Amino acid sequence: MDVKAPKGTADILPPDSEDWRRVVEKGTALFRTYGYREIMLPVMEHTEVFARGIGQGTDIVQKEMFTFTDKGGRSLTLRPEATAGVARAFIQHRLDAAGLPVKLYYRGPMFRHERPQAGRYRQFRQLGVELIGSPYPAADAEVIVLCAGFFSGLEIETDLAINSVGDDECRPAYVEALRKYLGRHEGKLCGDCRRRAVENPLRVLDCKVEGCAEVIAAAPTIEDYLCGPCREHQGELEDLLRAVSLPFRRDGRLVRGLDYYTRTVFEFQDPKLGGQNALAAGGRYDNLVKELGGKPTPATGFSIGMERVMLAGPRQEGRSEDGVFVVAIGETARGKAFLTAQGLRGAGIRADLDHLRRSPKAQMREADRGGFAFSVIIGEDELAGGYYTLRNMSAATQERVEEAELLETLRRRLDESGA
RNA sequence: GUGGGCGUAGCUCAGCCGGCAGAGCACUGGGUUGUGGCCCCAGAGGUCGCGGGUUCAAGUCCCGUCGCUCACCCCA
Repeated sequence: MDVKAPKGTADILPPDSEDWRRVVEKGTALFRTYGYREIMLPVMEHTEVFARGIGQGTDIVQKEMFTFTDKGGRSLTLRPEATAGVARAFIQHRLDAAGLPVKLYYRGPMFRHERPQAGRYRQFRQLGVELIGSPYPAADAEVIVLCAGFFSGLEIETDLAINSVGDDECRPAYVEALRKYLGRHEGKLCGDCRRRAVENPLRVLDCKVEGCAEVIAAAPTIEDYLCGPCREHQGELEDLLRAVSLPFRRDGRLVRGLDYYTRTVFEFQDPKLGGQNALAAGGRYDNLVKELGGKPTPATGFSIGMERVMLAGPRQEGRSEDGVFVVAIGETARGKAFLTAQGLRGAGIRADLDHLRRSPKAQMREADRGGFAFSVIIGEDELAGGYYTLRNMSAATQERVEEAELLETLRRRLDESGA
């Protein structure tokens, strides 16, 4: 029995899980203010969904998927990303029937079989949105601005890079030109890039090998090949971003590892992170829904890598003290302490008590460590007199509270200390 | 898939040229008949990753192996 989590997976334990929860809740609350609603998807799909959606030639499909055969002989795959699954659900449930656009957000684990390293895991969590049904630049602008809002809300500084990868009209001509260019400079390319130059020339653009970088610097860029409509789309998007004063950098070499992107692609990068610097990425995918068998439906969206966000150090509000720890002194007080804690919990106040029958000192220590604002002390005297001793932990002051008034007094005191 | 670094207490790590397995933090109890944080005392906690070899003797040296980690590739 191996008592370790599988390679590339991790447990997120308290108190870290509390930080995660806050970030996720803040993000999803923001998504809702933009009109997005949650879609909850299976973590696995028929392999076909990803093979056709993401693209047969991509690294993800060729070597990074957790694929298995179920007992019925079907090939299933743990989702390496969510967009293909969203598109599948959109088609299956005819989500367009209620009118477009459809605005959805999702969260949850994704799986890719890669060698783990900082900011890269085999199971990782994403938070993302999809805006399905609009072909217009304002849709791209909305998701980009939304994503920027997510980061600014956490006080994470990011660089925004955008590009257009063209569409069916203009991309083929560019790819052809690039292939020819790379062919002429084959001698200077690394082995991988020589292969890529033939199979998937766009991928050469983000190669970091020195010799390749030199070739890439002088390579034709997509910009020069964009067709009129794509150029116009890009221009309008940039105007909108400028109109809301969102700084961006146009990066003609920004390409994505998924085939479904058309026109707009973008990436939010953390300049302080090393190799794995993309905190979030997305773009337009006007062909995906059609590719999976639905009606041609334009769409745009992004996905945020939660592990990387946590690595980037989102600002966390300090943990404030709250709630009450009920201290029972002596055998006979325990029953009363249990009832008291239950009463407080029922009233919506965080309350806890000792479960190990420990000394008063140990109980006070637990109250301290647990970050409680108050402790309620019940001993022989209190039992006999029908009152509680209420202790303000940070002020180290105590007061006598009549039994019937505990809840009211506590509410008032918590209110005072919370403000 | 390729290359580097590291595996000793729950965590972070020390352990020299081979000679009784340690510290800090955390945890438990006590110093205070019923009171936390600071301090003091005590305690509990170990397959030194695993397997083999060398040696009177291995955490330490050698070989193998597994794991973790970082980088490349790729990507969130």
